[in-house]
Amino acid sequence: MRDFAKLFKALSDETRIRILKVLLERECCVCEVMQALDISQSRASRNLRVLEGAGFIKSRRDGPWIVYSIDEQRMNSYAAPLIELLRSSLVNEEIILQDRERVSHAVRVGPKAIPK
Amino acid sequence: MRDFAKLFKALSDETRIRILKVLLERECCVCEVMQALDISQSRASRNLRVLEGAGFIKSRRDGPWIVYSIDEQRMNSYAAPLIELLRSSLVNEEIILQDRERVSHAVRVGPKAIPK
DNA sequence: TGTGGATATTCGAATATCCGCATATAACAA
DNA sequence: TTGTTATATGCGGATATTCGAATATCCACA
Repeated sequence: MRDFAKLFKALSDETRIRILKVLLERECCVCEVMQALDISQSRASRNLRVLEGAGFIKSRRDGPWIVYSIDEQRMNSYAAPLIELLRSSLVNEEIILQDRERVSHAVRVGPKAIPK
Repeated sequence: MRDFAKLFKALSDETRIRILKVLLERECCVCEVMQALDISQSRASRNLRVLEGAGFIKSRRDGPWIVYSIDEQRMNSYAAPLIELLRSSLVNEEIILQDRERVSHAVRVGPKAIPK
């Protein structure tokens, strides 16, 4: 029950919805999420962790980066349909289109190199 | 986007999940929800309103009572799959079973008549 | 028209969430 | 080691959520 509500709590925040929509496009490190959504490093990192804690995404280290991606495997029978719903949702939402455009140009280079 | 997140926010609370599960059993007035979940009147009323605001349920007056029920009709393409997910979820959860047992004995009699 | 019952709302307190800023940690490079 | 880069996290403030208690509102019915 607690974990069940946790799924919805994770999705109740617009920033996290946007992050998931971006990760449905392709896996990203934190700095790419920053660029895609145009948000701060701590904000990106923390919201990624919430999504990971809820079971939607996983992380792996790749050199100096930590890459986050949708966790198709470990996702349980409750989380999976929610991701599928999200996949087909908000397809014409302006901000989602912007995020998608930006992530397509995002490069794997850290916060220091991103112009503030 | 805002309304989309609102759906998940409405489901991010355990009380509201329980209420929806009860309403999936049968329509209820506020006092029946109180009995089913064993919660206070203001708590029942407030959470019912949140669910109504999100678009999951509707209300109608029936004599002195206001009856809430799942709003199959007005539910949009985002809300409907969520209700379906909920319908098949938490079927063995202890508290949900208790709520279901209690709602089966709940009577349409107001807060004044419910022993505190 | 009044009255009692059912529900809604206001208030205040406790708690939770969200974020930026600054700093800590972890891996890599030289 | 030492420094650099990428990410995580502690802290504090602003805001939001949730609830019980008390009160207001609404309406059926006499």
